[in-house]
Amino acid sequence: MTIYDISKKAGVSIATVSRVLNGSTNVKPKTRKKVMDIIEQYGYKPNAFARGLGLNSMKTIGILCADASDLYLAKALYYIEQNLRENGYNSVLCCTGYEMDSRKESLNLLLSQHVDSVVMVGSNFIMNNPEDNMYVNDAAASVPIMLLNADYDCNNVYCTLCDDYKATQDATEKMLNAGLKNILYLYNSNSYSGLKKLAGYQSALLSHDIAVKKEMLQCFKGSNEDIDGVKSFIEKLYLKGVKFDGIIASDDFLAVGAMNFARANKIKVPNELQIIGYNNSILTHCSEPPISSIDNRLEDMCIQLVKTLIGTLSQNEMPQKTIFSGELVERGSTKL
Amino acid sequence: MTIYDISKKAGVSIATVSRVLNGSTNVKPKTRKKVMDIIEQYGYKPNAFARGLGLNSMKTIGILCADASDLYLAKALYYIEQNLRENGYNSVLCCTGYEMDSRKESLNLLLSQHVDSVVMVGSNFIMNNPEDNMYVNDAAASVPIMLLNADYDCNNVYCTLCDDYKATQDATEKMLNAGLKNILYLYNSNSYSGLKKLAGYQSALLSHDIAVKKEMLQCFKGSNEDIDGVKSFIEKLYLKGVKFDGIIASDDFLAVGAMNFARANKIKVPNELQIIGYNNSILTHCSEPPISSIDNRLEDMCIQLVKTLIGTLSQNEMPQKTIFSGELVERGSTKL
DNA sequence: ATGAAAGCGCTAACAA
DNA sequence: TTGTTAGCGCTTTCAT
Repeated sequence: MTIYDISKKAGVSIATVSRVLNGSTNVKPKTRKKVMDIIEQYGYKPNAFARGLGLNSMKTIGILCADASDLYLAKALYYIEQNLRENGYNSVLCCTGYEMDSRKESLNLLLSQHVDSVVMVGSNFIMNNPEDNMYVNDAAASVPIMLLNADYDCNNVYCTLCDDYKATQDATEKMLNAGLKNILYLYNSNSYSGLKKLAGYQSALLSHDIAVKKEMLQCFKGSNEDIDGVKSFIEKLYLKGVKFDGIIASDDFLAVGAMNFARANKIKVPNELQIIGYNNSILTHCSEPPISSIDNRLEDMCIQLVKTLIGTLSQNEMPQKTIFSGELVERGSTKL
Repeated sequence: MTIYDISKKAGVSIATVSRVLNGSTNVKPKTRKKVMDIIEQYGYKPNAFARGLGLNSMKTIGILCADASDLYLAKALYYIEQNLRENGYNSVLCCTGYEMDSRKESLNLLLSQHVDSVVMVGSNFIMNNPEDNMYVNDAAASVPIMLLNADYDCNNVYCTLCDDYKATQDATEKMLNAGLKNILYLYNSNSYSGLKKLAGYQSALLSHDIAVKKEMLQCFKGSNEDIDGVKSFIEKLYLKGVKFDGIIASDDFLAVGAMNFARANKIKVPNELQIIGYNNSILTHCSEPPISSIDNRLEDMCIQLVKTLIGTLSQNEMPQKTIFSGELVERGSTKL
C-alpha cells in the first residue's frame, strides 16, 4: 500500500494525499475527508524510508550506552526513550560495552544511519586523555551530541549532568561533622564523574584539615554485579588493619557490599560504621538498615536533556551545559 | 557526499561503486582498490534511507518492552541488542509501559518504520483474553514477531521461553519435600508467565494432596520498585494471622520484601521461613542470607531468540517454539 | 485547490 | 568486468 494506491482509490493525485498526510492547509475539507477515509480504511502507513530520503531525517535519535543492563543506565535509557517518543522521535539503541574501539565503531554505525542526533548515556564516554575524546568532536561535526553525566567542551556538544563533586563533598562533610574520623572512599571507575566524586571527597577532607590517606581510597575492579566480591574486597582491607568508621561509595552496589561486610563482621551500622551509596537505586532498600544514598536526579536530567535536544533540532539556541545538584537521601545506614 | 560524487572522483559508474560497497565479486581488484581509496579518503558513508528504500529493509529490528528500567527486562534488552548487532542488525527500542493501548500504538509505530521484525520482550504482551492478542496476529501478517517469555500460537510468531510452570513446580516440590506445610505464593502480575508459575505452584501442592488455600495466593499490586510496600503487605497478612513457613515469589524484588519482613519480625530465615525468588538477579545478593532464586536462563534464551530471528529472516524454516528449563539456584534463604 | 513531475541516494536487472 | 537505467515511495516546487 503506497501513496499511489491511495491516490488512485481516492481519485486524487499523490500530491494531494501527501498534503493530507502532512497536514497542509491547502486542501479542501471535502477532499481531505475523502482521502482520510481511504487511508483509514486500508490502514495505510507512509514508508519511513522514502520520507527520510526526501527530508534526510528519519526523526530518529541514536542512543549510545555502555551497558543497558546496568541499573542506573537502564533507568536513564527508559526516561530518555519515553521523552523522545513523546516528542515524535524514535530511539536506536546501541550498547557499546566499555571498550574504546567499540564505542567509536558504534558511533559511526549510528551516524551512517543518519540519526538526527546521538545521546551518550553515562560518564564513561569522556576520558581523561583529550586525544581519546576526539571521536566526539568528529561526530559533533555532523549532528548535535548530547552527553548525560559528562562534561565536555566542544561546539555542538550539549552536556546535562549532576554536580557529583559537590554532592560527594557535601556528603563527606556531613560525615565529618557527625564526628567520623576515617572515611573510606570506595569507587570502581575512573570515568569523568568517578573522578569528580573522588575530588569532592578529597576537598571535604582538606577543608577539615585532614590529610587524604592513600589506603582510604579504594578502587574495586570487579564487575558491577559482584556484590560478594565487594564484600571480600572490604574484608581484606579490614583484616589488613585498615580502620574506618565511614564509607562513601560511588555506586549503590558498592554500598551493599559494604553492608554485607559489616553484617558478616558484626560491625554495627550505623553506630560503628556509617555508609553512603550513590544513585539512590532500588538496592538501597534491600539491606537492613536501608542505605543512605546520593540521588543525582536522573529523571530530571533526562527530561532536561531531551528538552535541550529538541530545542537544538528546532534550531533554537540552547545552553551547552545544564547542571543539577545531587542530594543526599538519608536512611538508616547513617546518623548525621 | 553521495555515490555519484564517489563515482565521478573514481572515474567509474555508480554501479561499480555500489558493487564495491556491497562486496560483489564482479569487480577488478584494481578498480575496487581505486574506489575504496576514494571512499576512505572522503569518509563516505552510504545513505541508509536510500538503501532501505530500495531493499525495503533497513536491517533494523524493533524491540518492544514494557519498561527498560526493570532489572530483568533491561538485561534481556542488553543481550538481544548485542546479539542483533553482531548479526548486522540495528535495534529500535520502544518502551510501551504496561497499558494495552500504548502497546498497540508502539507496535504500529515500529511497523510504520519498516522494521524487519519485532521482538517483544516480556510475558506481558500476551494476555488471557484472546481478543486482546489480535494485535499480535495483525503484526505477524507483515513481519515475523519474536516473543521472549511468552507462548502464543500464531503463524509467523516465534516464541522463546522458559518453562516457568515446571520450574515453579519443582521449587514448590522441593519445599514440600523439605517438610514445609504452608507455602505462600507471592506474585505481582497476571501475565502469561505469571499464571504459569502460579499453575506450577498449584500442581505441586495437588500432587502432594494439599488443598490450595486462597489466602496462600497473594498478589502484590504495587510497583516493582516498592520493596517497602511488599514488606508491609506481607506484614499485614502475618498480623492477620496467616501462617506460612515458606514463600515462593514470582520475582526477586518480592523475595527481598519477604526477607525484610522476616528480619523486621524476628523470623529466622531459613529456619522458620524459607524464601525463593525468581530471576536470579543481583537482588538475591543484597540480603543476608542471600536469596535462593529460580534462574530462567535469560542469556541463553536471548541468544536463541536472535538465532531464530536471523534464521527466519534468511528464509530458513525455524522452530516456532523453543523452551528452556529453569533451575533453582539454592542459597542461604532455603534449606532443601 | 489540485496535478504533474523532478529529485532524494541507492540497488539490481539488463546491456555491452 | 563495467555502465545504463528503471524503480523504491515520498516531498515539494511549479503550473494550472
